[in-house]
Amino acid sequence: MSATIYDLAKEAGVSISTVSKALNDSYSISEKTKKRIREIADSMGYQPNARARSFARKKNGIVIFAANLSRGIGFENPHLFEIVTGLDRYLDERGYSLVLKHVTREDAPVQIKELMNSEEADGIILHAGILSRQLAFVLGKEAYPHLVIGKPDFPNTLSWIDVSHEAAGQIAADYLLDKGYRRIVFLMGDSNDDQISLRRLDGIKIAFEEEELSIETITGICDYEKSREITETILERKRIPEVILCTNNYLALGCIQSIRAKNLSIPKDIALMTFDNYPFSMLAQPTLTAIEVDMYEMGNQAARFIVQRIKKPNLQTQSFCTTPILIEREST
Amino acid sequence: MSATIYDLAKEAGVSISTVSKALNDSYSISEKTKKRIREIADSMGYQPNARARSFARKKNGIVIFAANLSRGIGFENPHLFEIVTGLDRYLDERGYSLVLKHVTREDAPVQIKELMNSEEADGIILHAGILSRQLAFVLGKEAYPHLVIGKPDFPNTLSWIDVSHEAAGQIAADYLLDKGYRRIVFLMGDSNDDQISLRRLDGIKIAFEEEELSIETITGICDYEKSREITETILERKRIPEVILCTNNYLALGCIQSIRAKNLSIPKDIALMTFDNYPFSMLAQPTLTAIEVDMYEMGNQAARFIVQRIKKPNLQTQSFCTTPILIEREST
DNA sequence: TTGTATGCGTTATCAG
DNA sequence: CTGATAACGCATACAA
Repeated sequence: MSATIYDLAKEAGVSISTVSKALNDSYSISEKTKKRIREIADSMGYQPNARARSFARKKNGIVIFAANLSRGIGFENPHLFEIVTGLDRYLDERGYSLVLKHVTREDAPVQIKELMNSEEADGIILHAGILSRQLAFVLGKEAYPHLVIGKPDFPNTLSWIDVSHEAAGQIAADYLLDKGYRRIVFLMGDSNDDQISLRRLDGIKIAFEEEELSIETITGICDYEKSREITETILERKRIPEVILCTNNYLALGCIQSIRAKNLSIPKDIALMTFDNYPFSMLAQPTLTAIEVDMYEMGNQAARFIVQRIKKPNLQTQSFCTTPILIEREST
Repeated sequence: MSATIYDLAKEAGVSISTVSKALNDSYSISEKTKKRIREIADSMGYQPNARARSFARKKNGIVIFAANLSRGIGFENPHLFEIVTGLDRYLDERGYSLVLKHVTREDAPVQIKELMNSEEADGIILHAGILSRQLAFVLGKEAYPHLVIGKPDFPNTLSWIDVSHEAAGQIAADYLLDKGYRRIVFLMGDSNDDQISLRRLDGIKIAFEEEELSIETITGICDYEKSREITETILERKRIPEVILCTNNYLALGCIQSIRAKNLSIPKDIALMTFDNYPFSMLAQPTLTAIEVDMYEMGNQAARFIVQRIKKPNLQTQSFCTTPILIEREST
């Protein structure tokens, strides 16, 4: 059992309130007393009891990260954990703890409401994947510190932070146009599900329209296999495009396979570029030019916001964060 | 502000202790009263205050996962997060919360000791990466519920859980020998750092010795590039091996590149097998036969242990957990 | 079966 | 500058 302030008080010959104030660096305690009490605390290996402290302070220094943490997610979406790492590091440094909570989209409204009412945490960060209008309503009603990671796809009054996929798209397009490429095909997933790609496409279009050009977009390409197939048909055209731009590494891999099968060379016969640097654009043959996003940094930013909100619950943050970076490699 | 048991008591016309007992399903409260109070609680949207509850119960239902969470870890080591996911899901279901804590090996002894003394959590799970003799000493002194994920590489009295890398090695070797392969090369990292591979090698050797065969091991192959280089030299031998067995996907990729460069065919001219199914053994060309480990399941197991320990702090668990699975694909 | 009273370890208020 | 004491919301031993 660890020492309490009662033990310290007895040892120091003062009252517990003096001890408490001394340890919390209150202005009303003399430096001399503070120093003495701190020394005693050290020598007795005193650690304030976190539970009692939380109770008395009405704060526990906990921030929840709520997301759908399904089996395999670590492999499927390491970005998520890069965010978590960024969150955790910032919070740790400031004495906060990050709690992970698995929440599904369906259960979120009820569960999140319970979390807020029980005051289990001082604030909550939510992954946009579990967001619904209903949840937005729950969050909007209370003045509970929150932040959504990912831009909600409906009107709301929530605080959120996101990667600027539009900027990423624009950077990619600008780069390709600068290199002199004109006939470009963009491969992405279902136009209903793949919101991220749509936003990238918005950015791409902006860049193209500036040059009075347009981009060919093929949707419904949601995996490696589909990408191989579509690339095959693309390569059978009389006039093949100059570049294929893929919305992720897996699609790019499909392209590589098909291009190689045709004995074409990248980037001589056709260039290739991808969004995301993960998981193997640096390992592919040839290595792929890619647009990378710093998710760790975004986690950091998010943590910064939530801590701010915990301290000043009334200010609303509706923000936008981005650092897409272009990594030029062999494939363009 | 959420309702308290005082509000419920007033509403129900009973005392707060009756409310408390009713909500905690105490045997000494009549079913009728329980039901009535629960209904009132529901209707008033009562949620017990987590901080007050933790304080009174001297438990807060928090389990800490302490590991070195450095930037990029989500990509470098998604296994880690698969464990975290497994931990979280089990704990969530039982009303516990998982807290992530970034701890370095150097700071671990002090930090972990503080965590224990402050009673910030009811138990702690540690990644073996931050384990040191000093930390083991700290953990050993107190009867604090703990579990190490990963086998400590020194004698100790800790509780731990790990993948049986030996079994994985043996399964891999048995499979290859069964297929009739004899001349096998095992590629792994530095023999000082790469403890996991050494343990796999132990298992491999057991299988080989049963057949009175031996395996060629090449150490110091710690990345893709090294793997390409060494494979090149291997393929220049007069008599090339029948199989190359790699300790991870990246090394396997290096092999593929070199083999392809020589215009050899997998598995006709030379077979290839790898440990780990991640991140691209299913996508490589050809797809790779692999030994996979279920980290999610291990996380689950670990969580089960720690909950057990929290409830009965005196029992010591020194365990060993494994489900390496063979996934046969095109490369063998 | 229910109620009273006390404690949990700390912070905060107010008096000295 | 320091100390006595209330308060935090809940759980629980003990009394009724």
